[in-house]
This record gives sequence, structure tokens and C-alpha cells, in this order.
Amino acid sequence: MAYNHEKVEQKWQKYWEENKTFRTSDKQEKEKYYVLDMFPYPSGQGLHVGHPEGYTATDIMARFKRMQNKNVLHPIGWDAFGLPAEQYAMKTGHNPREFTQENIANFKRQIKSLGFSYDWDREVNTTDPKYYKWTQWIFEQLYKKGLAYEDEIEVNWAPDLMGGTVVANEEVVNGKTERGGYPVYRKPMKQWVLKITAYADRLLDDLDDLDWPESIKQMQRNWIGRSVGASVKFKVAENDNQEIEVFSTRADTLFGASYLVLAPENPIVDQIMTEEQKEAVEKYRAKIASKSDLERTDLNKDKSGVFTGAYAINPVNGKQIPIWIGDYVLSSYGTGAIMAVPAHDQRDYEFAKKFDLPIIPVIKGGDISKEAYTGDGVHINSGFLDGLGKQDAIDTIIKWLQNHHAGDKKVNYKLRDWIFSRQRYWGEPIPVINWDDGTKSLVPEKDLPLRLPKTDNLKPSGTGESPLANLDDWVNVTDKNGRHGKRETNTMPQWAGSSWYYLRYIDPDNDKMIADPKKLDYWLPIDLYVGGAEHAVLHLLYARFWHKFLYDLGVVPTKEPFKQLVNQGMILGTNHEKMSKSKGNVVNPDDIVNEYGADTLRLYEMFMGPLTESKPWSTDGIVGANRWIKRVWRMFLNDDDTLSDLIVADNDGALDKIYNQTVKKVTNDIENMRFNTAISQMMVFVNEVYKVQKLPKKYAEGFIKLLSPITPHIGEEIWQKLGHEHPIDYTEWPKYDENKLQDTSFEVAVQVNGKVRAHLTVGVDASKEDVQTLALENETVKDNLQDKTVKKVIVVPNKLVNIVAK
RNA sequence: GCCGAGAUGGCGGAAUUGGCAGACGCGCUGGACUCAAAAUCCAGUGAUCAUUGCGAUCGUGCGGGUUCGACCCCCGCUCUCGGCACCA
Repeated sequence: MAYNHEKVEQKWQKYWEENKTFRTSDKQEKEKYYVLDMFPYPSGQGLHVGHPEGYTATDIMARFKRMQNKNVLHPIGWDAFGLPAEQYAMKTGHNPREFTQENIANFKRQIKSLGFSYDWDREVNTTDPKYYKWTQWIFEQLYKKGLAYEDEIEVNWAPDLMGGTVVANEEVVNGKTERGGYPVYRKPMKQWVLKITAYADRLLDDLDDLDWPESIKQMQRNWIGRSVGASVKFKVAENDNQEIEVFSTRADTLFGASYLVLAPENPIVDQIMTEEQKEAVEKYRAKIASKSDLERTDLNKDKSGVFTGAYAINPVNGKQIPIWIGDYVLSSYGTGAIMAVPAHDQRDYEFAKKFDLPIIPVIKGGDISKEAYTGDGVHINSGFLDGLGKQDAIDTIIKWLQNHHAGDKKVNYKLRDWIFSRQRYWGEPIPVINWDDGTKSLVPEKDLPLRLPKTDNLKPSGTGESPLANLDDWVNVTDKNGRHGKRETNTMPQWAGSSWYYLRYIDPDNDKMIADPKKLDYWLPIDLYVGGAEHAVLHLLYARFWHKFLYDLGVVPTKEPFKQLVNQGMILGTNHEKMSKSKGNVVNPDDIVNEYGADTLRLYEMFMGPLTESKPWSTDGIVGANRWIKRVWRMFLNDDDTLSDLIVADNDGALDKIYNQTVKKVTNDIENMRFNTAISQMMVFVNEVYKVQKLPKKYAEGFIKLLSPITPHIGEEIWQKLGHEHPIDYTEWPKYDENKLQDTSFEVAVQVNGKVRAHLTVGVDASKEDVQTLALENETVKDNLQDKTVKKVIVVPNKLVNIVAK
């Protein structure tokens, strides 16, 4: 029969499933290869063509490594908690569980239709109590180590949405809720927080050894934002008990500090403001509270603030300087207070100009009538620092501060602790009980998982708590002594389940521990992790944090989870724009699979361009890929299913060179995930076969093996038609013969002054001198050399000759 | 504003320890097959000029530089994309 993608693909998908062809053994006889896709969220929309790009890449690697005799772990599962299911459930009165199950079923159907070689026996699902038992277990370990704590955190509170709801930052647009446009206020609420900052240094330093894209590492470095400086303590004038500590990377400019600024929310403000200024301060604070973050930063570059009435004493010279509050100082960074050096900091400069505060230059350079000078230079007006450069001055002042107990070296991070609670139903319950006597305790490990209660009646609590607060039977508990308590109603964020899922694949059914240490020892770290760059920071940072924590507990054997990370690029619409429903340029993989088959989709997506680049979809391109697959099919098979006449038993040597070249290039390209050039080399080979009208059986078999990781269905089918009983997946990857790659002669380009004027054919063993002589004797070259004197001749062996003449 | 990545035919993209730019695919043109079409197979295809023949000139975002030789290295720009954005 002619190529029929439906028949072939269904046949082999069924075969793989029935035979569990890709079940991974835990026998540790072979070298392992763990290749992982980023955890998909099974949305109601299903897959779009961007998903299969990364999945195809990992699948090719998995199949390639199996044929290289590796023991391959290639799993998949579902990051299935999350907001959309909860919202859908609230709207329709269903439980999110059913909705989630339907979405997973749909995702699974789509993924299976693409022929990925996952080990389906290892499928995990974050919403499965057998899974989230261990998510809760990790939380309990963090709690025991003091890395999970509660704190008053400002949240986005939308009192008018669904009877009062906390919304995530992403759901706030211009200070209003994304849905409905209700106003959002900042409101402090008690939240669970994980102390990721305790790992900041290690998260930063260990990046160096990872084989990750440099851009991602850089993003993480920026996110962690380590900055080295000094703390400086200012006493408050006429208020002996008060001291204000500031952080500065430029302690050397201390003599130029002409005022302090505190964040409006800083509690010290209440202690120091004077009666006269109290009203102004409170008014300002009220104004700030109703501003969204966006208004405070993006929309408002204009500095604002008020004087507190208090003064601080500059420790280095005893000068009294005014204390202001201003929203350009963030309460969440450093100590929520700064020393302002307007002459040498642009932000302070703008503030000082606006409120007419003194600007004292302490470094030579720049023009402070125009802007702050932030560069290096000789210190002036700075007492004992005068004459020093920046670094010397910093070192000197820090020593001075230490000696006078007025400050010290200090490191600060932009990284904040991880707000870990969500006021949601559809997440892992946080296994904590708050007793009426004010104490709290963990749900004992033996009682985990703490199950999410079933309910058909999801309603907002109206208090900002999660809908779980409505479920009295679940919330209220009494211990054996009759003490009453309430369960924590906050649930975990979606990031929780996805921070350790890759560990569970290693031992998915273990009910005694996260995973057997022997298995973890064998499989970790993940050799290759592929996914989108949208997870550059959060997911990858959280997962690294948990991994390091588990490493410290002795649970995992490696410091880092993901050895190599690759970000696939985006697949854009045919109009070169990001695919989106509203632009109407979304391509559904189901349609492509129906019309052309999974092999065509896989081949096309890999041929479009480099995996890591963004590239536009092309309808003509997919047709071209399909056309080539049919061309390959016909190279092997006639319409009556017999082997094509091109395939011959004997090798006359015509394809020796191109075949061996192809094996070499394809092997090398796949190893380095350059699938587009691997495919183009195979196209060159096929073109050559059609040219010589012959394909020795040995090469036919080698070729279909090379192609099979990319287009596995026709790989299997053709392999079988070539007379093999066992599937192609665990056969041996082809080898090439270096001797067959050698040419006996080369074509050498001859340039005159850098311009190609002629070509020569020379033997491999021709000496430089011989080649030079041949080149100079060439007629065309001679013509070009008329009226010129040869100054120099450069001979690059087997490549070219350049004759320099004047 | 800061950090990072990038810019190559009509289109997607190849080629970088500096050595014949444009592999491969798409599109287009022509030929074979066909009553015809589709499919398939074969050939051509950067631009301009010359096409009677060889060919000539230009060409990898822009402007300089280094070199016998630059898509590749250096300096200065422009634009696009991604991230961060008052982090003291």
C-alpha cells in the first residue's frame, strides 16, 4: 500500500502500549540516561504545536540513547493542581477533580497520538494523594528545620470579587482584577513563607557548574541579586533608644549623606515622627496603601515623600540630617531604610532636587548641577577618606564603622522568601493544625497524606481565607485530650508539586519514602531537561531550592537536579507572531496528526530550525515534510508492500562515502540536538540514493535506524518490512567507517587577491609546493595575473590557494 | 534605563579554532510522464549587468578597523526579541 499514516501510526502505538516497549528497568546494569520534559499543566485547551517541539526533542534523545545501549528514563505526568480548575468548578458547581481528570485524559490522548516513548507505568499526578503525601512530607521537613514560617505579608485583596478573594500578582492589571476589573488593595495577611533566602548563596554559586543556557543562569543571578555592601547605624537625635540601620553599597559616600529615607511602611516611622508631622505622614501613607505596585514603580517615576520631623545623626561626622519617608524606598529590601547621598545616586538626587535637600559632593568628577555622579574618583569633603579611590574608601570606612560599632560588612539579596500559601481549595492542604491555645502542630507523618476534602459546594469564604474554611467538618479537630483546633485552610502553590516531581518518577509507587535511595543514586541527576524559557526563574529556582534542602537531609545524592537544561524556542504563528486565540493563529496538533500524521509533525518541527530558536509555522513547510516522508517510504517500499527495486543485496560502493558521512553527521548532530541539520543530511542521502538508483540493504537498514528516533512509526514499519522480527527501538545505532570518508582528491579553490578565479583538482598527497605550482600555471589565473607581480602565495591544504599580487 | 540573545536570498534556515556564503527544505520556473490534471521524477533558481562566448560587479542590519583572506575577530551605531525594572 502507499504510505498511510493512520494505519502505520495506530499499529505501532498499539504495539508499544501492549508490549510496554518503553518500560524502564531499574536494573542498574547499563549506563543510565534520564531525559525529562517540563511538567505539563493539563489545561482545558489541550496541546498546541509548541508542546510537541520540546517533547519531540526529548523523545528523539530517549530513542537515540536506547539504541546506544543506555538505560533510559523518559517519564511524563501531570501538574494538575491550579487555579483554572478551581474557577471552573466554582462557576459550574462541580468538583475540580472531575474537570482535571477530563483534561488529563485529553492531554494523554494527544500525547499518545504523537508516539512519544514514555514509560506510562511511571505517570505521576500532583493531585493524587499518594503523590501529595510526599509534597506535604517535604513541607513538614522544611517546617522542622525552621525553613517554613508564618509572616504578615501584603497580599492583593479584592473585596468585591467573588465575595472577597486574594488574587495573584499576575491577575492584577493596573490595580484592578484582570477578571471583572474590581479594585485591588494591599492588605497584610498571615502567610506561610519558605526561607529560600537561606539558600541564596548556594543557589547562586552552584549555577557555575551547570550546563544551562547562559541567559537563564544570568536571569537567576539577577533574580537572586546578591549585593555586597555595608550596614550603617544612625542614631536618632533626641531619641536615645532609636537607631536606624541602612544598607549601602557605597558606604564610602557616607560623608555625603544628607538625609535618610524610610519606606512608608517601616514601623520605626511611628516611633520617630513628630507631632507636627504626624498628619502629613499618615496622609501620605494612606495614599501609598491604595497604590498598586505598578503605580508605585512603572507609572510613577516622580519621587514623592514627606518629612517625619525627626533627625538622625551621621555616625561619621555627628551631623544631624533629616529623616524622610518616601515610596522609592522599598520596605521589603534591606532594612527598608536608606542613607541618601544625592550627589552620587540618581534616585536620591531626584528626591533632593524635588524637596530642596542639600547635595554634598564627596567624589571628584561629573557635574552635579545636572545629575548624580555614580562613577569612581578621588574622595573630597570626606575627612579621613579624602584622596582615596572608591574601593579603598569602602574598605576604610567599613573598618571605621566596625571599630566604632556603627556598622559592618553586609550582603543583601533581591531574592525574597517564597510566599507559600494560597487561599485556594485546589491545592495540597498545608498539614498544620492551629490549636485554640495558640500553639500549632504538624499533622503527624503517619497520618499523611492530609487529604483534600471532597465537596460539591465550593464557595469563596468571603474573608480572604480559602474555600476550605467553609468546610466545618474538615476544619475543626479535637485531639485526644479534648483540645480544639482548626486546620490550616491555606493550600500550597502550584510550584510545590512541580518542585520535586522528577524525583517521584524514579520510584513512583514507593509508599515508604519519596524514593528508594539506591534508585535515586542511580538515576540522578537528570541528564537532560527540556522546556520553555518561561520557567527560567521561578520553577527552576524553587526546584533547585528543594533539591538542595533534600540533599542536606541526605535524601538525594546530588547538589543539583538538572545537569543540562535546554530551552526550546517558541513556535510562532504563520504571521511571525506569538500564537494566541485572539490572533487566530493557533495550530492544533490534532489537525496536523489527522491530515499528515505524527511522523510528519515531528519531522517538520525538528526541521524548522534550531530547537532553541523561535520560528514561525509554515503550512507549506508541513506539506514538504510530509512529501519527504512519502519519498522515503517509496525508497523502501512499492505500493504492493514489496521491497522497492532500489534495494539491492550487494554494495557496489557508490554510496559508501555519502552513507558514512551521513551516519557520522546524524550521530553527531543528534548528540548535540541539532536536529534540523541531521534531517537535512538525511535528505541529502535520499537524494543521492535516487540519483544512483540503488540502495544496498545494509545501508537501507542503517538509514532507517538513523531516521527512526525522529519518525518512529515509519521507522518501525519499514524495519519490519525489511524482514526484522524485533522492533527497531533497541537495535544497535549505526557506526561509520572513517576510511570510507577519505577522498583521494580534493577540489581546491584558487583565489587572486581574495577572489576565486579557478578551481583545481589535486590529490590528497600533493605537497604545498605542487599545489602552488599548479595554481600559478592555470590559464585563468595567468590571465588575472597579467601586469601584476606575485607578492605572496598562501596555500591552505585541501581547501584553497590565495595568490597575492600587485 | 540595565542585563542577555539575535539580524544571512521571495520564505524557514546552513556554513564560524577566520579559508569557495546561501547546504537542506519551501516557493517559483522549465522539462519528462499524462488525453489532461494531480502525484511523481529530473533540471534551474542571491542581485545587477552581459548574455555571441567566456564572464564581470555587488552581496551576510549600518559605519569604520585588523588580516593575504571577515557572516565569523575588534571599535562605534540601528533595529528586533526575551528578562529585570526606584533592590540603595
